[in-house]
Amino acid sequence: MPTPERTSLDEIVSAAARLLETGGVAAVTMQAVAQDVGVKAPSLYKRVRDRETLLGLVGGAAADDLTGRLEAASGIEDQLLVFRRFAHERPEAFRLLFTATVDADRLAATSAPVLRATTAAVGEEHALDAARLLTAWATGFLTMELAGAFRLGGDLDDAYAYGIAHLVGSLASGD
Amino acid sequence: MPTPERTSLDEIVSAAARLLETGGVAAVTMQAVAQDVGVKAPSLYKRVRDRETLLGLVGGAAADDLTGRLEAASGIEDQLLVFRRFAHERPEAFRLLFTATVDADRLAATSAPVLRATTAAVGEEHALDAARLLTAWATGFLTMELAGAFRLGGDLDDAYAYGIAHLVGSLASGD
DNA sequence: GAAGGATGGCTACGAACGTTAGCCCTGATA
DNA sequence: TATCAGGGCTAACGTTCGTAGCCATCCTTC
Repeated sequence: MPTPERTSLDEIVSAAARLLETGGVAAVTMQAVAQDVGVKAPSLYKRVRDRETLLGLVGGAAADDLTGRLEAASGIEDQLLVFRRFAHERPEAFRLLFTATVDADRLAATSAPVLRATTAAVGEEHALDAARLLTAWATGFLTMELAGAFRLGGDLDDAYAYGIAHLVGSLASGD
Repeated sequence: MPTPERTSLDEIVSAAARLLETGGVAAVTMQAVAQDVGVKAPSLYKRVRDRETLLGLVGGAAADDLTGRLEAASGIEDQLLVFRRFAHERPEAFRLLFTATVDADRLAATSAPVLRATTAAVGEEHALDAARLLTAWATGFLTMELAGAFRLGGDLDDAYAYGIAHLVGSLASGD
């Protein structure tokens, strides 16, 4: 290649992810990303179509991160706890999963470990229903928790544990 | 008062809500809102601090809308169906509820009818837990549905009904 | 009926951002 | 050694949010 490359797509996505968590989605401007990787803003367009695409790539990387964590977890309860830890550690990336246009395959890969766990728990026939029940609940809980929408008191750790116990219990005993 | 008022705060919020649903949050620009109410953009700042505040007001109005619908519903299942209908009819407003900084009181009012229903169903002691379980699940389901995150097949109406049946059933029989 | 002040609307402007156009320079290749 | 592909840069445009400051109006007060 010609001119020595001063950065890479990976570096750009990493910088964007860093900016995302430190200052929210509004902080990931093309200029800020460019500066972080030691380049001027227009040069980013040699690697990324536009900002929206970049945010989608950041979301994709976050999905990969989450997938890895879920695969390392053992059992449904552990996966649900891991999911919440991910949302707490990377709240902006969590939001991005349901906001940005992230690659369908990478997002689908995230559900694989969950489906494995629910298959083991309730059998193949109801695995998808169970997985959707669990992920929908956890996603909603975390969305609301991160948005500060739980204002009626009570410990949120307990509330999450209550939900896990209730849902997993109902799966075990359920149709 | 002095110069005749050419618009009002209500009109501004309504215009913003209209723009929101037709073009997403990106479409509600100060200029577009101003044009819709027959005024120049800077005049909006006589009534609204800034765009973020305006979005918060739109979210507040959406919360009021949702509260009214929930209060008109009878029973938990009906409330959950009403919630989903709201999300389908006003998807962008639904997202705004957990995105914008909407007035705490107006958001809290939304949970009142839900708490009433869960209190009737499981008693006062577990009403809050039950309400959180239901709203978290529904919120997550709709967040994912609107984001197109359910890609593994199956009818979503059925999936939602399955979740309702499962959750309400587990509440009825549950601790 | 006339003076005055509070206030909503307007024009003009500044700062920040995303994005495109077009040039230049580098370095692998023929 | 000549070529040329390609990454980086400067310059620029259009859009957006938000502010400054002026003008016009109309209610109040004398």
